[in-house]
Amino acid sequence: MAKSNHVTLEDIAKKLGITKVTVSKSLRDHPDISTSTKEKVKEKADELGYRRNRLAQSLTLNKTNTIGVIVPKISHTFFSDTLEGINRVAYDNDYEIVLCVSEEKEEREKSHVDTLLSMQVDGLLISVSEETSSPEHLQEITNQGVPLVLFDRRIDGVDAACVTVDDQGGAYKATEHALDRGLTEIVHISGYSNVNIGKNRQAGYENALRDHGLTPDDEWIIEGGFGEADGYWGGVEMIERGINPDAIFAVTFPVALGVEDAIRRKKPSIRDSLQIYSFGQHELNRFFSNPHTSVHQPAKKIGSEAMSLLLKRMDDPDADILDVELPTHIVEVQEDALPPYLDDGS
Amino acid sequence: MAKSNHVTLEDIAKKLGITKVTVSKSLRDHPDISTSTKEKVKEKADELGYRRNRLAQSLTLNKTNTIGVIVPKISHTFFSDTLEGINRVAYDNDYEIVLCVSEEKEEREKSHVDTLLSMQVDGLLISVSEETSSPEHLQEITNQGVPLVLFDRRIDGVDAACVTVDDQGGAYKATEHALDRGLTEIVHISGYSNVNIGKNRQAGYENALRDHGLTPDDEWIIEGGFGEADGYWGGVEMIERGINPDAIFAVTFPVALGVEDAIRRKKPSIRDSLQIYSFGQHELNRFFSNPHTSVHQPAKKIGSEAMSLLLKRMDDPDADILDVELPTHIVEVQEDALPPYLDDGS
DNA sequence: GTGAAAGCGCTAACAT
DNA sequence: ATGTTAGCGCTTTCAC
Repeated sequence: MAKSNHVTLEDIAKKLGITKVTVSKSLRDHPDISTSTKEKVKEKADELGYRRNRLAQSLTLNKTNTIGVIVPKISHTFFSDTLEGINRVAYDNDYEIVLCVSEEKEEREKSHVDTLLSMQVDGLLISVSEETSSPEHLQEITNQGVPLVLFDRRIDGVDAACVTVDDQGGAYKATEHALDRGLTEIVHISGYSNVNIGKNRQAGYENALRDHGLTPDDEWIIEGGFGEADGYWGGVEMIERGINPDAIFAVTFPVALGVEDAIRRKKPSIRDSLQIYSFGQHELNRFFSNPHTSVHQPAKKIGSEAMSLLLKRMDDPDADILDVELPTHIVEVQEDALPPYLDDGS
Repeated sequence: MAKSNHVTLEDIAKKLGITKVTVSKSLRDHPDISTSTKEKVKEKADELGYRRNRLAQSLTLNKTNTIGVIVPKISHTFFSDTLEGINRVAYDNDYEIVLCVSEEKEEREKSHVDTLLSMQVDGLLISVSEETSSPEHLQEITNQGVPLVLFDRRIDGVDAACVTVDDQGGAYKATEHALDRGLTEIVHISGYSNVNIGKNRQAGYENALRDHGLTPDDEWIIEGGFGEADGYWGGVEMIERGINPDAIFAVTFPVALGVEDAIRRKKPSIRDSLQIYSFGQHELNRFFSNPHTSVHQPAKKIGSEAMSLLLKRMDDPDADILDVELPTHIVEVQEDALPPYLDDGS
């Protein structure tokens, strides 16, 4: 079991009494080379266990076939679903993914951008952290001539294509859904407004109220981040302030969970008389005792769409590529619904 | 907004009237260089927007600071949690992650191994696909002298360290938990036995039965894969065969979900009289109307442990590194439990 | 159809 | 303290 350390083109060439150029061309099926030598070369390469060094290849070609992906979190369905979408398209197009997680920290996001650029990725896919407030490090990417596509979360001031969902419309629909059912005391647990999803979802909520003759009350909008803990503390705050809604609209699914935890621990009495709405659903919602009504976010689609846009951009850096805004719809749990893995839609 | 295409060491050197070697050393704070030139160099580098080319660096150093990770699925909590653990340790140690997904296909797994090796990753972390039956492509990694650590799922015949959980013990405990509560009619929806988790969990189930004076019945062990759809079809099969258990022990959490779906659709009457046990839990179990009792798998820990082992291996390729088997325990849902994000244990 | 030369951007070893 | 040389493994001209 010899540790056959690194067979190179040169090695093959020597054994065959030819030069590495011929070997290189043979292995890439270059028309220059005769069929017979190609065969010999390939055979020898197999025999020696040759494997090309993509580092060297990338260095000469100035192309790595690699993209960088930065997400705020990884073990949250939305992002892992998105990643799945990204991965699918990347795989089909022979790109590898370098995965980075910002943990919702702007500093980490910046440093990851730097690392990925130094790795010479061919493009970047980023969903910004909830902290991110300045666009410079993102604009820098574009300035370097590296294609960038933002997805789901974005901030202003960056010259890059974005794939988002109709945040405002979705939030509007959710709020309206509640209002239509006579639920008028609707608290919104919101995200930070520096990020689109925070701002737009809140706007959708407020617009729906207004269009139904109600006035949004700042006291009923509790601001926080996009994670479970944020939802929890938002819920605690709501309870401590003595607010008693008949519906809660949470800016993300994790936030909704946090709110539920807060209610279960601090004021379980209101639990059953409260309808939870969340922006973003979860596959397991169908097993819940109090299922949410939610705004469906096509997470995989967001990912695949973002990757597709990026591919276009990488293909033609000057193509002007338009933002994509995917539609959303309201989903209520249906007892008899086909489980997702048996369904082929979406 | 000049597209300052690729400033190199040479560029900085020329502007400063020195050589690129000095520049290189300066930027890496090599003791050779005087403080004054270091400062000048760094200043100039900033000014020109220099960013080192890791491709070139890796090529010369023969080290990429990159590891490859191959998982069967991505949008399943267990794997995204594992990834989170891997990522945490990798980040702390300045390694980047190239992420690949096998989609439970042996072919894809093989091709990813090949790609990652050609990318010159410094190490590999793999959880094998449910299809994987031959160890050659994995042994090949080790033969190439590239450190490899398997996690959660493994197969025999590979010379690599593994991080697993106590599958057999966990399965035993789950089965015993049921037996202790008077549930003796226990169906096992099992995975494939070429992979450790399939084999060992089934063994744990059978041993528990035997130790309690019962004889495992092959009719009550329904074999499939590790995903939701597998669970669904397993459940359907169980129902069609007219089997009527009082508990079901599922080899994975997704499988348990599939079984539940099958029951909900095909025979909802038995739903409430049935206790579901699953190997592997889910954070959202606490919101379920019929919560599972589950074998807790420390997913993040598996990931961080695997990455730590890999680091050791990469540090000293000849260190013989022992497998790690993490303990499991049974968790039942507790109404008043602290939500995980407020907890600081494990 | 095959090969010689040059270079991608970097660093380590060895001068000076 | 700074520079010279050489090379990592590959591919792209451009000769022959």
